[in-house]
Amino acid sequence: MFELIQLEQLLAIDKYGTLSKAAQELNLSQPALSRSMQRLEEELGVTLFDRQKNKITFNENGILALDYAKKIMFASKEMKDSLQAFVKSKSTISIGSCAPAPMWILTPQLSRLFPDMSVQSEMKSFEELEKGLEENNYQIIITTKNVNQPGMICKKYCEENLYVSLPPAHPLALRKSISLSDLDGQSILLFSQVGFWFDICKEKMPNSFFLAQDNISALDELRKASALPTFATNLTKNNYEQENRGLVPLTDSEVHVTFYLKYRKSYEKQFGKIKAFN
Amino acid sequence: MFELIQLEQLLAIDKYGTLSKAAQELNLSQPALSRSMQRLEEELGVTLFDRQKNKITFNENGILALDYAKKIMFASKEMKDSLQAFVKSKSTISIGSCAPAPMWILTPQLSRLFPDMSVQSEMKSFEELEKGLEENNYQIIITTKNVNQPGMICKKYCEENLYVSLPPAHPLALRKSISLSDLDGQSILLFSQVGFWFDICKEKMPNSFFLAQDNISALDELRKASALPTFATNLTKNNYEQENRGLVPLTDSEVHVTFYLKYRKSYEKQFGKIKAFN
DNA sequence: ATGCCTTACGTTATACGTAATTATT
DNA sequence: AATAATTACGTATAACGTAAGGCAT
Repeated sequence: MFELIQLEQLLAIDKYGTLSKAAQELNLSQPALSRSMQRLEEELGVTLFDRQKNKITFNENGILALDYAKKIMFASKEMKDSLQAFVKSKSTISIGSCAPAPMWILTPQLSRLFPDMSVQSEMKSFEELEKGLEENNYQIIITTKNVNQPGMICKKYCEENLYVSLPPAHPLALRKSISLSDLDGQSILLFSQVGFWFDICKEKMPNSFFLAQDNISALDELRKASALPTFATNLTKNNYEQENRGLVPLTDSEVHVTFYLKYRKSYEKQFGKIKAFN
Repeated sequence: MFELIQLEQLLAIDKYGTLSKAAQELNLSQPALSRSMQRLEEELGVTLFDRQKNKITFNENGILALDYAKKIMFASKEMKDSLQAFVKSKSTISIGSCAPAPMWILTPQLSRLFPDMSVQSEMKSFEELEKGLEENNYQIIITTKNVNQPGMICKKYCEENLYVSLPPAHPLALRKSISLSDLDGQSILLFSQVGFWFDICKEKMPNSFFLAQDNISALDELRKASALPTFATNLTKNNYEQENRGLVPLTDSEVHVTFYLKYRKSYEKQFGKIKAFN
């Protein structure tokens, strides 16, 4: 049987036009490449080139061979890549989440539970999360939908409540509680990667303008420097009080949510260890 | 990149179960095979086997790799086979014919015109001939249909007239001419590979019984030894008279046919040289 | 005790590079 | 003169076989 390296050489000759150039690119002497192609032809039992004295061109067979060679080389690279991806996927836990806060809690928790696995996480829409779980692109998803499904575990993970952070001078700063509609129309500062929260904000405050910042430390600076209302959550520690801001609870039921972990039953042995957060 | 021989070895290990057995079948020492698989794993960057002290089995990756290896090996063999078939097809002229006699004339004619080509011929139905010409399985077909078609050349090749060969004692032996229907009901001796002629015989002599012989020399013997009517044609030399048989011309228009050669216009340069036979 | 796999080591075979040759531009 | 391919020849590297060792059935 011929060898893959010879097919690679064949493709290089096509790519670079001459034996000399191809040999150079392949880090091979030109006579070595010449002989390698002679061996390939011998092995295939077929000529691949038209040989003039100082010129070599693909003949009809060679052109046909190039097509086959491309396919075989592609399949070979695919084999290598797929195997490596397969191994990597076995040592990686992929999380998909609908919101950032529970993801920030779960990620380090998993790293502690499975020290030799790498943990990868991303935020997606509810539909994409379910699809990703189905297709095994996520091993765990964090969702607000508590649905029992055959073959899946769905268990409560944590609750999140939102607050509004207001500077003392703000007209609403002294209220015991407010609803999102009270803020409608005002410019509001928020983190851009808030997942499904953003949909709720747009729905409840259709007249507000949202200043979305995707850098979390830049957001901190903006909060300190501005008088703009912004959100806080029970799930992340904060020092808003030190910043001379007050937290006012929100009354809307939509901003008091329960997050659920969802994963395949076959992972229960591993992921059963994950403890609920609050 | 890994090499095809390593994939072949991988498949052999799967096939024969142990390194030792596989090595033996591959005409290789067992340590050499062991190291070759270690190199394959190293090259892929992935383990393929579970290794106990004196036992080696495919792991999850290895099982996956086997699938890829099968595909790649298949594609490689396909490459080799297809290239060889392609070369062979270029040095072979395939003829398809609806009847034997013109084929027997054309075949040696082509061999003389193209001494370094091999000539292959077979008989098929009209439909299969057209299909084969379309799909380039035949370079030339011999047919009775004279149809002009774009991209195709269709030219007269020869005419064939059938005669009935009868022993002198036969009731019809003295007739100047007869029609096929005169013979209907009689047992008739004929060559089995007569192509479309057989369809005509069955149609014109529905009550006859046909003694089909597929060996042409055996047929000659039968003709000499029996008193059965049989057919003769203007296209092949015969010695029926010496055999004490007479030839009576047939009147049916169906047994006076013109054969046409049909081939792609692109072959006109080569096949234009073919001369009509009569 | 036999079968099976790995490691170690010396050897060989195969593919390599250099140099020489020929031809084309 | 420069570029390009093949052939010839000595060399080097990579894969091989043999031998040795360990483990399991």
